[in-house]
Formats: sequence, C-alpha cells, structure tokens
Amino acid sequence: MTGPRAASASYLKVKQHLKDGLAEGRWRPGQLMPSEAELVAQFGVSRMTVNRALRELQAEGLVERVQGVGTFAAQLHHVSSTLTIRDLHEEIEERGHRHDAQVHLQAREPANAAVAHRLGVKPGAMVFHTLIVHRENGVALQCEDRYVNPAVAPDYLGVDFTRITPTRYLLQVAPIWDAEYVLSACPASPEEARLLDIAEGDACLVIERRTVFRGVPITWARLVHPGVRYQIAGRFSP
Amino acid sequence: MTGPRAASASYLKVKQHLKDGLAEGRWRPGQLMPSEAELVAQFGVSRMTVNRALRELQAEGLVERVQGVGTFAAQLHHVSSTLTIRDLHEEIEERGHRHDAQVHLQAREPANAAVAHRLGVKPGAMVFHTLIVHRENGVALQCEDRYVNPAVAPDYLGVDFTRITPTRYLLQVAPIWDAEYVLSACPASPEEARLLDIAEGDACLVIERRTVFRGVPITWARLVHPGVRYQIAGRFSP
DNA sequence: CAGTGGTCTAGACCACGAC
DNA sequence: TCGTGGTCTAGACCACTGA
Repeated sequence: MTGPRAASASYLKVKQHLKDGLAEGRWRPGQLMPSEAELVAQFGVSRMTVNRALRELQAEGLVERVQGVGTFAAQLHHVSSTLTIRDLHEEIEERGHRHDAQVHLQAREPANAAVAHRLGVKPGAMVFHTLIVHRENGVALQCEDRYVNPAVAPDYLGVDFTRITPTRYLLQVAPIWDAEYVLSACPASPEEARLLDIAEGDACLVIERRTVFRGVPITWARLVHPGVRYQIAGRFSP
Repeated sequence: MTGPRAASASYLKVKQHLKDGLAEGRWRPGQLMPSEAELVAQFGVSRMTVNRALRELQAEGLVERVQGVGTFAAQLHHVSSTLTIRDLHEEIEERGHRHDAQVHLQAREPANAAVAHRLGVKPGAMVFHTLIVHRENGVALQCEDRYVNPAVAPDYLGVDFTRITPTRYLLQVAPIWDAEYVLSACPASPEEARLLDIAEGDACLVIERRTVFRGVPITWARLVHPGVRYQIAGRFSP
C-alpha cells in the first residue's frame, strides 16, 4: 500500500496527529513525545514515513529532537515568523504602480570606522557608496543608503540604478547569501526629510541590513521609509 | 555504505552541490535543474537521498518543483527571513533585567466595528480588552493594547497580568496558531506618549498582530514601542 | 546494554504533464 | 507513452545517551 489515497499522505497524517496533540496540550513543553518506533506501530507505516513527519515538525520548531534520547515538545518561548523582504521595484510594479529611482550619489570613497567594520575591510579602504530614493507613482517610499564591498561587486559604479535596483543587481552578483537585519523606528533626519519629502522628525520605519556571501560581507544598507507610507506585513505559523 | 562517514551526510553533499551551483549562477532563475534520476547517477546515492536534498532546498525557497515537469531554480524575487518574536518577559529576564507590567485596563466591553471584524464576532458583541505597559528596569518598553475573543480564553479577565504576560497566557490556552502581522512606524499619540513616558509625536515601532487558532480568531494586539528604546533584530539565509 | 534518532538503500506504485 | 516528482516500504548500519 502506497501513494496518497484519499485526502492526504501518511506522513501528513502522522504530522497532523502530533500537531493536534500539541495544540490540545497532550504533551506539555519539554515533555517526551512518542518515539519513532511507537508511531510506526501506532500508524502502521514505515519508520521513514514517521521520521519525515517528525523532521518537518522539528523544522517548524514544534518539537526538539535529541539523538539517543528522544523527541520532546518544544518550549513556547518564541515563534518564528516568515518575513518577506521583496525587491521594491517588483513590489511596486506588482501593485500596478510606477517605480522610479533618483540616484543622488554613486561614488567610491574611503570607509569610515563603522562602515569598514560592517564590510570587513580596513578603515580607510575604498568602498562603493550609493544614495538612492525610490518612488512609487512619484511619491518617495524609500531612502536607500548603501555601502558595497568592491571585491564582491567590482562593476557596481557602472550600473544604471534607474534601471535596476541595487538589491536586484547584487542578487545577480551573489544569488545566495546570509543576512542580518535590524528593524527600528527613527525620526527623519533633516536630509532624510528632504529626500523623502516629509517633515523633519517624522516617524520612519528603518531597516538596516548586512548581507554576507560565503563569509565575505557584500553590502550594508540603511533603508528609511516614511512611517505613514510604508508597512511590512507578513504571516506565520505556528 | 551508509551512515555519516567523515564530515557530512550524502543528502547534505547533494544539497551543497546544488546550492553552490545556484550561487555561481550555473542555473539562472527559472531554468531547469538536474532531475532526481540524474543526481542519483551523478552522486551514486539512492533516490530518497536526492529527494530529501531537493525537498529541503524547496522548503528553503531555493528551487521550485513541479510534478511531472521538473525542478527549477527559484526566482530571485524575494527572500524569506526568520523573525523571532519573543515573549517580552522572557526576553527581558534573559538580558538579566527586571520586567514588570502595569495593567491600566482589564475589562469586558462591546466590540466596535474594527475590533469585531478582526476577532470574527458581531459588532457590539462583548470582548475582552487589556491595556498593559511593560517595563524593563522601570523604563517603559511596550504599550500593549489587546482585544481577546472570550470564546477562546473565557478566564482572561481573571488572570493577573503582572505575573504572566498575555502572550504567554494565550500560548497556554492555544499553544499553536497562525498569525498575521503588520510592522510600521507611527508617531506617539498623546495617550501612548503618557504611558511610555516619551514625547507626543516621537517615532514608535508598532506591531499589529492577529492570531488565529484552528480558524477561530484568538486575539488582536497593537504593540507600540518607543523607537529609541526598541529594535527587532534577526538573521536569515539564504 | 537497550533504546533513541540520523541516515541510507533499492526497490515500488502513483499522479501529473508533455508529447 | 515517457519522464517527472510525490510518496512509501522493510529493511539496514551508525552515533549517541542513559542505565
């Protein structure tokens, strides 16, 4: 007997059974849950099938598994959410609106201490720096202040960023990377206020993001959004 | 031959090989990638092993798989990030600081139209409403304005929220749920400014979150944080 | 030592899409 | 029809943990 018969696959049935039990509190956080062997006997499926169910629950953060010990109901401490950071150009186009970018700066300059640390270069080393304002239907939506490691994207200064966003360009140079980010709310500085056409001190949503490709820092960006015009939405489970 | 020999498991080797190829641009977004059968031949492993590697890459958003067609390199459109939303009490205690909560409101009241819609009840139906300020070492960190569906947490009004946070209490009532959230930056309202001991109009980081348990709305909360005192940090890969 | 999870195999049947 | 991915099996060896 194999193949998905009626509604769902076997591993999904096992998974749902355990999920239901966790939701009902049948296993309190930290408590030992049934072993693979027990579930094999209970559901009459092979161990690989049970293993897949448990592995996916682990990936979702619902259970913790320790080799040689067992599977435990996860603590409730935190929940993981999936936050989708899109390329702004695509996001705007998808809304059926028009995106354009104003390039206020695109230059080579020596890194100050803070930038040097974030890009993993020596203070004073030359790095690339862009300052770009992205607009949706002519309304400023994001002020992108970005520093780039020249070793990773040597042609960065030659790119026409009115035609492609730095994010998208860098994704082409290094399609896979790790990132760290910090979200915060800040009052607009005088310069930011001027660039975004808002009042000085207005609340802004700020994302600072550093990306790393194979251990080498690629770029560090500070993305400032007018609070009244920009939100980040998402959903997650559990 | 089986078991993890030297450094890593077979499925990890297959996975890393494909990840490297994607990073180098060997397969451009949308392009067809090797089939399971090809990878089986190339690596000399079983199909289940290759399947696991591909399934995990799919879960990570690096490839897209279509039954009957093949596996494709994913588009670069977006990246998924893991944002960890912790229980504020635990977060503060973990920093070695002291958390306390000031309960400004804990009452039953009729839902207005907006709240009724978010909690899936009729306008005018009675719901629970709490307004709590959380402090770290005596400094206000979060103003939590929360509405709760009485059907899910009937004992909500009897809970002492100076001893347990609403988030943690609700996790006990419904350990597993789905959530939607919106992040934004807003100026502090007069009331928020008073509660958080900041100036009116100061930039605040706002999280609005709605959670659903088995299709039934549990709670909707608006969490307002002083921008100067609160940040959300995280990391993600790819 | 026994029990646990971690991984792997060499097959298998199925659903689906393209031809 | 053929090749694709989706799922499943009944074993297996291994590393690890705890008694």
